[in-house]
Amino acid sequence: MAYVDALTALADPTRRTVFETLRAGPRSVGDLARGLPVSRPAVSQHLRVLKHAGLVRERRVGTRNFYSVDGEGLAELRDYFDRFWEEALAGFKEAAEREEGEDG
Amino acid sequence: MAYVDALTALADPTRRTVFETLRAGPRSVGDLARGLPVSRPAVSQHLRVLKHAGLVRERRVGTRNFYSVDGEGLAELRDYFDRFWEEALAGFKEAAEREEGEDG
DNA sequence: ACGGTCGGTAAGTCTTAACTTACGGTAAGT
DNA sequence: ACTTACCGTAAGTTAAGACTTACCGACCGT
Repeated sequence: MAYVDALTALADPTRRTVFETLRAGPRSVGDLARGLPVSRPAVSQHLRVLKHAGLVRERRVGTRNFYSVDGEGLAELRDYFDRFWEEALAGFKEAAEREEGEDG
Repeated sequence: MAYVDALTALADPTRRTVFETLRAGPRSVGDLARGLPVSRPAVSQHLRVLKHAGLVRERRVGTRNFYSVDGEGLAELRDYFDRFWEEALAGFKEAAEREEGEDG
C-alpha cells in the first residue's frame, strides 16, 4: 500500500516541484530550498514525506544531504496505474456486454 | 496540467475508494454512497472533484446519475509517470557520468 | 577550540478541505 | 396532483497539514 503514501505525497504542489526537480539528478536540501518560495525547514519536511513514501533516497556527504529519485516508489505508481487501466478496461467491456444482454 | 488535478484528487482516501470502485463498471451516486462511511452529499462532492480532474464521466438515466472511469485522465497519469521514469533515468545516468568525470 | 555552514526537529499559527445538515429541483409512480 | 426517490448545492464546523521561527546537533575550516 505504498502507492497510497506516494499519491498523498504528490498532491502538494511544493512537494511535487521538489520531486520533479530531482528528475535532473541529486540535489542537496539547501540547493532545493534556494529555488523555492518556502523556507529550508519546509523543504526538509517535504523530503521526509517523500522519503516515507518511497519516492526519494538520501545520501549524506559531509554536512550536506543529497536527495535523489527512488525508482522503487516510482515503479509502484506506474504499476498501480497500469493495473488500474487494465481492470477498468475489463470493467468497461463487461458493462457493455451486460447492457447488450439487457436491451440488445 | 490536468495531471495536477488528478494527483490532488487521488490523494483523498474516500475519493480514491470511489475511483477504484468504478473500475468494475458504472455506479450511481447513491449506490456508491451505500458502500461508504460518509454521506451521499459527500460522495457527490468527491465525484465533482474527480470529474473536474478528468478521471470520471457522468451519464444521467432518469433521476439517477451513473459515474464511470474516464480513460483520458487515467491515460494522462500513466503518461506523466512514464515520462517521469524516462527523465529520471536520464538524469541518473548523467549524474553517474559526471561523478565519474570528477574523481574517476 | 572556535566560527560557519548544513540540515533535521519542535512548537505554534493559519489556511485548506472533508464532512455534516438543510434545502431545492427533477424525474418516475400512483 | 401528490408522493417518493435520486441527486446537486449552500452554509457552517472541524480536523489536517503546510508553513514559520527557534533551536540543536553534526561536520569542516582555520
